[in-house]
Amino acid sequence: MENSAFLQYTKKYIKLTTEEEAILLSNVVVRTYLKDQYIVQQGDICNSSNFIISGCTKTFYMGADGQEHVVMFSIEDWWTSDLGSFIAQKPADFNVQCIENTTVVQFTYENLEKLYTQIPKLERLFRKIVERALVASQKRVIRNFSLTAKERYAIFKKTYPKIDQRVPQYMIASYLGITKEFLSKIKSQLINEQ
Amino acid sequence: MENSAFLQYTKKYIKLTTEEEAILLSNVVVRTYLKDQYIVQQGDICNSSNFIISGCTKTFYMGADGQEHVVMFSIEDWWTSDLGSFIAQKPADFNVQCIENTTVVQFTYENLEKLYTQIPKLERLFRKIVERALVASQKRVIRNFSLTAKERYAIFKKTYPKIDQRVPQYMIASYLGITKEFLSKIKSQLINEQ
DNA sequence: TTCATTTAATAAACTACTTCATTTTTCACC
DNA sequence: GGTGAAAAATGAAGTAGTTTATTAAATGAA
Repeated sequence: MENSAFLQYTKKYIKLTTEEEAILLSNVVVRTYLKDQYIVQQGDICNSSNFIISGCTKTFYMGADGQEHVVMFSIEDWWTSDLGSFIAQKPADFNVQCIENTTVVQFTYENLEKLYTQIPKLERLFRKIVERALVASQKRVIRNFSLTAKERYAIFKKTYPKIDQRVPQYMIASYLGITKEFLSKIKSQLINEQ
Repeated sequence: MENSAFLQYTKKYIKLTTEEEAILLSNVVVRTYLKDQYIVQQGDICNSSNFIISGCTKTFYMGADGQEHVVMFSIEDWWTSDLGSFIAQKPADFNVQCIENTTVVQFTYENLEKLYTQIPKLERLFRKIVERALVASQKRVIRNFSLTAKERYAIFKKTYPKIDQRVPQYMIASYLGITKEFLSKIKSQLINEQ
């Protein structure tokens, strides 16, 4: 069952009874998006929080300069959404687009709010998830300040050993905050150093 | 009472009964640190989450280069801690140091864990707080990528209209991810432009 | 297979920002 | 009010990363 990866994941944080699991699952949808489809579109109110079962998405936004800025990639066992839009129910700043066919466990805003009251333990689950995400985001801020692009690229490859082959290079450059040309230069430097 | 600012703050997110408020307050300490004292020290296990009643702190870490990197400033009505250290109870990456005499409402890890079970509503409170912090952190990542130092400085001044006069300029430069010399240059540019 | 389109590589000129060295200002403390 | 130390300003030279332009390689549809 496609849901099982998700239930497995929740067990890392909280214990649910069989009944609670049933309630939880009856309030989510398993949904598959095709490559290039959008889960969230900039300007729309983001109505879903998505746990990825399989596939890969990129979260990006259009800068004032008309440039696409990749904020994050999400793969199996990660979450994706425009959290700012989702929690405040305001227009999204970001787009979430699939770069592979992608299957998600999807929570709508209404269902999740309802679930919080039906299963208060879920507050804990999501608190912990968000805490971890915050720590990761803070680390990213720091890395961007104190490391060179070359060092950040090395960390990126360690952190996402597989994404590298799944995602075009110009998107990785955007995620790293550099131009595709400069990433290309870094790669050739790394090859020459060996 | 010093606690009142804190109770006021909680009301923005959850409603507590008088009894719950009492339990909450009996599990926190109001504590005052002097200017230059540390609330958290790099390498120690961060044992507190702190709500600031008055004063100002900086969160920073020492880079491999021996340079001090300011991660954030915290003022009245904000939180400060090393969240990564606090939630995992692992050695802290960051220092939190007071740059003014600072009074905080302090939660220890043990008390907060206990409180979560006694007053499950608090899960919701902290979930929401962390959600907002995550959104802010994500925005910061983006700004660092898509804006120049001059633009970031302008936003900084809007976001923290008062901090500017409370915090030395070299710390602001560090927060912005630039050198103090370059911030100085930006300021003189801004003056000449008018 | 071929053609068109997207992606990646390379290189030269340019810019935002750093580094280092010096001078000036601010401010705490006697 | 004067002194010394820390903070801010200024300027010249250097570097990480960008921009623009061109070519090469990979991908995918017909």
